[in-house]
Amino acid sequence: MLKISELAGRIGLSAHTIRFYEKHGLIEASQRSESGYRLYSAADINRAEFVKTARNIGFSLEDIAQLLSIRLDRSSHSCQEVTDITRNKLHEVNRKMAELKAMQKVLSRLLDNCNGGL
Amino acid sequence: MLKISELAGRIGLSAHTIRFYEKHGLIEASQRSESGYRLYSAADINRAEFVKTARNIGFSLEDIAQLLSIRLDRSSHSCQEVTDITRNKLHEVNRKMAELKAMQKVLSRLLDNCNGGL
DNA sequence: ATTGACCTTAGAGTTGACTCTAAGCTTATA
DNA sequence: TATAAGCTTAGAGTCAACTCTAAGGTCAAT
Repeated sequence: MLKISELAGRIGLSAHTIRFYEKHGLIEASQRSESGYRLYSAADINRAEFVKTARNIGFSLEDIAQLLSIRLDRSSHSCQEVTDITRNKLHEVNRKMAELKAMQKVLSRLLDNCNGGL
Repeated sequence: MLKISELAGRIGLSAHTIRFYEKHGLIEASQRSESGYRLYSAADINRAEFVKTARNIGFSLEDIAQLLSIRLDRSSHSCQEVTDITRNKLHEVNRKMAELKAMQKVLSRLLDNCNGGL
């Protein structure tokens, strides 16, 4: 079990941010020490890493909360609902992928021009 | 030449946002009508589209300003400088690409589970 | 036993990126 | 010619996502 700043160091967020995410229902410490310190399990770490990745990609906290609720509590969602939300997000991901590829091209060309230009 | 709301419609931003980007040095109208209306050329449109794509990808306005200054005014940057900045951004793009792929996998699995689970 | 590095909470403050408002000028349409 | 839709500026307001502060409790090491 990790304490908050250990988790923070591990996934590259500040302890402040982790508490902030907790307040918004994204991350939880499945245990507390006797003195009230947050203690994070392996599953908690996974979840935190998922949140970090999704944030990096550009999903909002609200988006992430929705995805987590599907991931962790599928039984309370109809299959249709899961499919709609997920397909939607998958579309966003694919669109972003295309834009990243376009940007890769632009950046590579800049780099080549310069290296070749010398 | 397009007026501001025509440009806005074309690239999917509001006229407000375009003026906001102009204030921050990202987009410019290369001409004004007699009455002072902004008029955008093909090159201006390209530039605006680049800004839009870069924003969608998640670059900050500051990042974008830097990239634009390289794209449009390479002579005032040393090749080393261009290379450093660009390689840096290319790394970011590649990292994001990897994260998007990971997310694709998670989402696809969610989707499959649900479709298969019925 | 005290120092320093950690942890707790509640809540205030900051930043980036819009988003809107007000007051007034321009242009196309009825 | 008047009415509406669209343009101008300066500046205020909003929102998401942090980021920090204060006041105090905990814990390991000197």
